[in-house]
Amino acid sequence: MGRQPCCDKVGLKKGPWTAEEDRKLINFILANGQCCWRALPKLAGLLRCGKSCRLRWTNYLRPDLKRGLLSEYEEKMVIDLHAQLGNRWSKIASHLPGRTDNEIKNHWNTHIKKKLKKMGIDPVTHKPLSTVEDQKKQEQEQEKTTKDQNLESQMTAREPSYCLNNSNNLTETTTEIQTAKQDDLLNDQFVMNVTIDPGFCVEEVLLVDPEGLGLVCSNSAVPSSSSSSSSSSTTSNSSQESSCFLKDFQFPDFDWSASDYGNNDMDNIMDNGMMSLWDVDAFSSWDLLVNDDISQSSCTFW
DNA sequence: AAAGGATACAACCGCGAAGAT
DNA sequence: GATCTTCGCGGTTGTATCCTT
Repeated sequence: MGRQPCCDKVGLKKGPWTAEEDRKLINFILANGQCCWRALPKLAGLLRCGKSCRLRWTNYLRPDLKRGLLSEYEEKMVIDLHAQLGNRWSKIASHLPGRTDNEIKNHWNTHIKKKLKKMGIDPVTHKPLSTVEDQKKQEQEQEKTTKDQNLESQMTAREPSYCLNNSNNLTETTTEIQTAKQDDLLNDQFVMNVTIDPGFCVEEVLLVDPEGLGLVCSNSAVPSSSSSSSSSSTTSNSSQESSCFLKDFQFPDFDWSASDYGNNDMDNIMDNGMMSLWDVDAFSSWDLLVNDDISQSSCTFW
């Protein structure tokens, strides 16, 4: 029978997203919340598959995302969590507000792995490299002898020699089950043990004060305070949450230096008659998108 | 200045889990 | 319980940018 493709691939666009596509996606989700991803592209007027839309939203457009490099503190947390959880990036990400699994995975592969190796630590086992190498050799040798023994026994006797194999497998399976069972406990324990540093990536990510930029938005869609917002898990986004997230979301700390859509030159923005999401600041851009009417937006520059 | 290699990260792909029918 | 649909995860790839020669 086979699995149905996630979408009708004919005529669908792939590759980098354009500002226009982003705008459509944001507008749609702001207006309707995160409904069925499969249907979303058609409804939003996008030539993308639902999966692509979901990924774009969760990894890049979501308003509660942090941009910029991971702070030292975050990096340490990632390493600690990886030591306990392994490559369960989404679980790791759930402990780091504003960070996505993809971002953490990328950071791990490009930065942390190398760092650990330089420090003589095996990034997989988190043990000293020399020990790990010895262990691997031992394991390989043991595996070889086990295979040889199996082959031998299969050749010589009808009675299969399950003993060695089975006991090995059993041990492994038990460990896996235990690990899985411990997962949830572990999550709780970790939350108990690690307190979120309020001084998150202050150096890398600019905390933008809209007033400091000389920008005033008179729209009331922007929440007056972030007091009610929770900064717990960022990976689970129910449609309920999203449909009302404007009420209580924390505005993101955007990385101003890294604009995706050309420069941030104000003249340019005004000339285009359109502001891309990251162009001015979170408040004004989201304000525009919420209103869905650029010409009527009430942003004033001092 | 140009070419080639290295790096970083956004996006894609395939699979499994969970929920719906 | 079987089948189908949708979503989310983790691994991998593609490409833009940076760095070195």
